[in-house]
Amino acid sequence: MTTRTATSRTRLSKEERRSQLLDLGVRLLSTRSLDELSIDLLAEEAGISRGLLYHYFGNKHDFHEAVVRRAADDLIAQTAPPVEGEPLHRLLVSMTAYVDYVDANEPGYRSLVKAASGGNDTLREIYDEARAALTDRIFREDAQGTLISETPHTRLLVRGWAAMAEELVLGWKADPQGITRDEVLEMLVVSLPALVAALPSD
Amino acid sequence: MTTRTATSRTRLSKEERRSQLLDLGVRLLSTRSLDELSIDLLAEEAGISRGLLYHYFGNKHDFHEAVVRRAADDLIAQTAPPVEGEPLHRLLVSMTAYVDYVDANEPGYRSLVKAASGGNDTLREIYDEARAALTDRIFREDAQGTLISETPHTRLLVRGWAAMAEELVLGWKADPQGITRDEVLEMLVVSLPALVAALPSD
DNA sequence: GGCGTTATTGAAAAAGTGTCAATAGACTGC
DNA sequence: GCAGTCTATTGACACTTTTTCAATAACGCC
Repeated sequence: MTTRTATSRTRLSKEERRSQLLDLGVRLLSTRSLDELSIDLLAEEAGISRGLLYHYFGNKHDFHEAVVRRAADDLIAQTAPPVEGEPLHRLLVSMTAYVDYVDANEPGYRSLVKAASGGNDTLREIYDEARAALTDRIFREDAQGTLISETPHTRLLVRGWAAMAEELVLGWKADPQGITRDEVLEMLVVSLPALVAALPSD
Repeated sequence: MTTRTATSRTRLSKEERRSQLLDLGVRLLSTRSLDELSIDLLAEEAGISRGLLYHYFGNKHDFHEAVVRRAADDLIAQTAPPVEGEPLHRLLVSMTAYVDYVDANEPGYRSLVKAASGGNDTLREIYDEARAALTDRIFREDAQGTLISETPHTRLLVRGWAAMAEELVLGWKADPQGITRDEVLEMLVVSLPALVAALPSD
């Protein structure tokens, strides 16, 4: 219970307050949907007046957008360090970072996925950026050559594979059924080459 | 224009009215998202008072839930006819029905997906049922045997594959990039066996 | 053609969103 | 310590949307 005394204002710096509100937003989103995340609720949970939220974020929409952006930035920051080496190994490193991030941040990540896929184009775009941080390197050239050549077909396929990865990891977290982290990782890493190899006209 | 004369009530049976409102709800979903589907709008479009909606559905949330359920039932009905024959062929028939359904109902289907993945647990559950209707038959026994044996690993994998299928078809609809319907279909049908074959411990 | 049932309405309360002038913490210099 | 300044914060108000409910009027039945 963090109920402030009825007659006292806590004055924070702009960055602190903004950060606090965004963090709280991400946290609250893991237990409810985006449109259940009302200004009223957030203000009460944060122990501030509704008016203050409008001081920091123009309106509810902007606030939602900022929350999603915060969650996406977290994901990008923690999963997209530059990787070198052989393509399949790079894929493994990427996926390891991804699985471990979801493992450690499940509620926040769920919030992000939920808000992004349920939201408007702006929200989805923000999330796509985060996904791209994970998948783009798959196409990126390096000394060893690429894992996959870039064509409309492979682009679409990799998008599909990314969606599958998301579902696999979240499904696994929700109900592991005795499957280990390493098995999930192997499923992810092995599936991409398998899909590419199965591609019809190539 | 179905504007009723200002001073006349049309009294329908409970089933008729309920059905009319749900159908209208689903239809409106093809031009707007679920959270843009206000009680006001629906009442006006249906030519009834707002109050009547609350007589049939407890509140906005319940109404939305019912609309999503109706849309999901539509999807199930149109894509899950009982199929006989060889497993791979059954898969092809299923996927064809699915792709053609999305092709013909894109906006509505998009709204359904968005509402489900962005919504609360209940909504997500409803949509999961619809997905299961598409994928469960893959495990179902028949004279020819099954395509895939049912284990925790394959269950998870098929879930992932279903997510991939959704992303592939929607991504293709959004921007075909010269890819044909049949190519998408082939990608979908070919990918499942490829994934299963690539499964590590089996 | 009157009668009871109940689908339907309309008005008013409640809840949520957005605005803004007034207030009061926290810091600065003295 | 004290006054003064800056601005984070508030609370009250206007507006929109949701929800409630007593009153009303179609329709089926006898």
